Amino acid sequence: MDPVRRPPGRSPGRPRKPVLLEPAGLGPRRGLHDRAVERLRALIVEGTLPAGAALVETELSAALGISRTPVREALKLLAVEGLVELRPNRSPRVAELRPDAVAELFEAIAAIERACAELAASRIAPAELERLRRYQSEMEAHHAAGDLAPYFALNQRIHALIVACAGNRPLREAHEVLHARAEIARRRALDSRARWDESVAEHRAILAALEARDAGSAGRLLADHVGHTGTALLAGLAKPDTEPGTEPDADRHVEPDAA
Amino acid sequence: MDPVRRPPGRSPGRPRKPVLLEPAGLGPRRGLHDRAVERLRALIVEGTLPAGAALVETELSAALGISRTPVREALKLLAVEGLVELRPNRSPRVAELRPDAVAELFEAIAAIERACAELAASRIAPAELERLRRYQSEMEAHHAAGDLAPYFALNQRIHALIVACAGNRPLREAHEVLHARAEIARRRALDSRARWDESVAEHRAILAALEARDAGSAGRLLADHVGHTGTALLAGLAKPDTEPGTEPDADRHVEPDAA
DNA sequence: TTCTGGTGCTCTGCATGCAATTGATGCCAA
DNA sequence: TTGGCATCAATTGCATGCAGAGCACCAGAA
Repeated sequence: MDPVRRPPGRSPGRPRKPVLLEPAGLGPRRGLHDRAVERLRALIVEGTLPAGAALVETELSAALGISRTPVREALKLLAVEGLVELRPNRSPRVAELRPDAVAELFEAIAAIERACAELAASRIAPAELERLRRYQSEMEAHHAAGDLAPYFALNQRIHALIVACAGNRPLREAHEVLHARAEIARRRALDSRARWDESVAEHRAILAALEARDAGSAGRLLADHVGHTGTALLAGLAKPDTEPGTEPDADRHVEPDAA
Repeated sequence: MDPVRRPPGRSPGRPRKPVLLEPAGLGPRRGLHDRAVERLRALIVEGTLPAGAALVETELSAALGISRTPVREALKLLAVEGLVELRPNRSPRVAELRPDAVAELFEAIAAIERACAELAASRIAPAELERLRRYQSEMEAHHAAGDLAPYFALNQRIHALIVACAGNRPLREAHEVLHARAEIARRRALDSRARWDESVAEHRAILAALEARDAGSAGRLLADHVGHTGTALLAGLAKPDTEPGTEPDADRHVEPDAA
């Protein structure tokens, strides 16, 4: 019948009974909706909730052991992050990540990180530079040892630290919002080790530019690095479920001229 | 009984009785929470809900004529936009816009618009360029006539159009999120006409760069333009409403957001 | 007077009930 | 068989009830 509308993960992927509880109250006593956001985000990023899966409020609330209200709030917040698509009076779905969306995503991340690197070049403190150096050497160690997971963890840490060192909150928040989707793309890529050597070298160059406080170079190098990562990921993207019949360039919202 | 919980600012600022209804269902039948977001955003931007004002759910729901549930959702969404500060188990407040936050804000907007201009330089369609030209000439006409309001409307339209022409959804959304706060800053500035001539000239140069499809120049010019606007605004910022009773210098909140 | 512990009230956060909308299914007619 | 229509079940969206957290005020002691 209609392959498009069927949630790709219906039978195996939906959280039917497998109780997906959340860790109890740790840290600064946040509300249930906050923890629900975190949990759902993790489930989406790690693929337990596959792209296109229907997110039925009652099912999620049952699975998380909470009521519908915090689930609703969490879904709205995840929609802002672009992880969930809301449709009026219909079950929200886990957002699809089409190749062109991935391209835009990394384009945007590159733009933001470039700006952050430029700002960081003049604002970064010696202690933070030292921390970057430490991360870099640790990362290279993991690279040499072939340990993929810790390598990626440090990679992310480095990028996040550079963004933080820009000292610009709106940019940092924008970056964080895009992060989850980028992580999804990375996990879907076939060969995560692709471009590994190159990437480490680029990181070294970026660090050097920051040490030299060369804003232009730091920004350019970081933007190129992110861009390369994006295209590499794009090339290695495992097709989740190619859905025909969707227009590829629908997100150029140029408003219909009212003047 | 209100004196205690009153917003740090004013007595007459709170939406007590003045019925703040929303226009009925027009267009694509959106939910109440969605309309509540719009209405509250407008109220905050226009200053009816002043910075620091307590946003009590029951009061807002009564004023808007809806129940607490959609109001709660709306407040969470506005918190994402940075217009509202949420505090656990306490009334949310309209976020303050401190000078350093305004500086960061325009820094971020400049970064995003620069990237968008660079992308737009190669992607903008002739029809869109034509539309930009028309906006520019209309804007100049309003400038010549001294009509401030339509001038600003067209100004925003131009910026939005350039961002749209970049064809990058994440960047466009990030830009939209920052827009409301920038608008608040603009409204609080003392002399909105400051830098008027200069601004128009800069717009002309940006348009020329886009017509020449010169990405570097377009990006640089637009970023500088936004930066100049930011510093001009910053210089002309009216102090929100410093009242004698509250701490006048307690805003040294340089948050330690090192990761 | 000033500090400390108690007390009450308000407001948030979560749960749940109810109506409206939507997509689907089955029946009837052409 | 196929197209159209009415009915039905599922699910969202909104309203409301209820318990707990937090703050102010107040009383009492040092």
